[in-house]
Parts: sequence; C-alpha cells; structure tokens
Amino acid sequence: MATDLRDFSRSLPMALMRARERVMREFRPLLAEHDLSEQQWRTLRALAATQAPIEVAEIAERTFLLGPSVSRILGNLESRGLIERQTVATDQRRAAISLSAKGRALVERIAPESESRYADIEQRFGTERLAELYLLLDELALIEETTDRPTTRR
Amino acid sequence: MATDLRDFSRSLPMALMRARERVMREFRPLLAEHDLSEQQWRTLRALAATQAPIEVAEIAERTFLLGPSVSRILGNLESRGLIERQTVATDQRRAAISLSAKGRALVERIAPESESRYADIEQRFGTERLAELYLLLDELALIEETTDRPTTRR
DNA sequence: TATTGTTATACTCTATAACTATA
DNA sequence: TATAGTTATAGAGTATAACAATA
Repeated sequence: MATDLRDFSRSLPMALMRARERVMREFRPLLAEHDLSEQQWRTLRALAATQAPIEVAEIAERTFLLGPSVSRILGNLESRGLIERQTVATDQRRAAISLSAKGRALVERIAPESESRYADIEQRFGTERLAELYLLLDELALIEETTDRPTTRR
Repeated sequence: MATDLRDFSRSLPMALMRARERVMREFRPLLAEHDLSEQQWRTLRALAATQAPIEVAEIAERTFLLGPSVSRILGNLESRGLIERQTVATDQRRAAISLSAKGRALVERIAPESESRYADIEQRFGTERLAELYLLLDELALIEETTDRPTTRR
C-alpha cells in the first residue's frame, strides 16, 4: 500500500510560489519599463540597502543568486553605468561594489512606484495579516536543518 | 526628496523566496536522485492529483508553467515512458495526458520520502502555524487585480 | 478565422568546473 | 595551497512569435 502524496494544493513550495507569482505580477511591468530583470533589481536593491560597498560573494548571499550569476549581472549593470567597482586595497582579489550616482538615481526613480504598488497589496491584504505573514515566513526560513539524512537508502 | 524603499528584508517577494528556498532545500536532493527537475516534478504531481487525463493547457495552468515549457517537459517525460498521450476523439487538436503505469510507480516510490520530509518540516515549524501560513498564502494569492494601472506615466 | 499544441528564437538563470590573479 | 572572482559550458526555464493541424 503506497503512501499518498498530499493534495497538490497543500504543497508548501507551490503555495509559496503561487503567492510570490501573485505579488510579482504587480511588480514585473514596472521593472520591465526600466529594462530590469528580477535578479538585476534584487542586486540593485541589495546595494541600495547598504551604506558601505559590499563584495561580490556578499551580494550573492543577500540576493540568493550564485556567484557566476552575480558576476554576469554586475557586468551588465556596470556596462549601463549603474554600479561601480573598487578593488580592495588590502586584498587585490576582492572587489567592493556600490551603486553609482546613476544607479542610485534609478533606484530612487523606481522606488515611489514600487512602494505605491506595495501599499496597494498591503491595503488589500491587510496590514496586520501581512505582518503575521512576514513573521511566519521568517520563521519558516529559519527552521533548522534535519540532522544527517542519507541521500540514498541502503 | 525621494521615497525610500522598504528595507530589503521587508520585500515580500524576497521573504517568500527565502522561505521557498528553505523548503526546497529539503526536497531537491530527493528529486535529483530521480533525475527530476522541480518543474518536471510539478507536472508529475499535477497528473498524479487527477483521476481523469488532462490537457496541456490545463497542466500549464495548474503547474504555473508556460505552454512551451509544458510541451518540452511532456516530451521529456514521454521519452522516459512516464506519461501517455491520447488524442481527444471529439477534437483532434487536443491531447489528453495521463501518467503511465511507470510514471505512477515513480510517483509512488518518491511519495513516502517526500511525505516524510514534509512531516519533518511540519513538526519543526508547528502544525497550527503551518495551517495559518497556508491560509495567509492562499489569501494573498487571491487578492484582486489593481484596476487599470497605467504602464507609463505621462 | 479562431484555437490547441508544437516549434523556433533569444535571453536569462542555474549549476558546476576550470581558470586567473592574488594571498 | 587556498581564496575571490571571472569565464566557460551545459542544461533548462521564460517569454513571445510563428506555425501546423484542426475546429
């Protein structure tokens, strides 16, 4: 007798994806207007959120992107004059990345519209429920690793 | 004076993605063992969840994939003997897709391990909180479209 | 003419490995 | 030898358009 799978609608990854898709549907057209992919925007935001320049590996971690992806994205953003690199004096391998004036201006141009759409969502969904949702999502993201699960049965 | 963006940690898409990444980290190795991408697994699950065969467009809708992606995925799954196609008698354009015996067997082989990992997450996160999370995610996915937002300011 | 599904195309991201240049 | 970042490569998904077969 086989174990049944939960119903498809009770798949946690699917539920998370559906919700994310719904939210992104509000933001994608705005990003498209500025020729930005989601990942490029995540990178710009990560840079906008920090005072001090940050290194490539740090960007990868904060944006949930892989090193090579960040590398390519930075190449693109640099060619558009949106970011700047500075080699770290004490370690020539490292690069300190920051928004250029143009990049900061772009983020600031997008911000009001982005915030307005976010406010729409918050208003329709409810401020309290949104706060509760953030709480649950943060806690879910922080649950601990299962200790040592074998990759194959033997 | 520019509008500031919310802090990066209060980006709803990011919070949803972080949570989803955390959950998928539990399931990806299992899928990899069976040479299945997330999207292929979504497709198999959608098929496993239904009694009657379903059409390509229906699969696309239920799995949140695009038509061309589903087309390619079905081609792959068919070449592995996991699904079957039957042309709909009343409309030769349509194809009715279903799991083959082999496909059903694969889903049933994966199901116990998948359920076990899900149970781990539920146990660590809390049954009640998980139920609350589903409720909020479902509601978020269903908030209504903003009526008519212009794509460019003029 | 409209619709279902496939094919074509261009782009992007994922994932891993190999490589360069530092350290 | 190890590390930071880039480049190379293969594979897959996204998105849109064009297309064939059928309605």
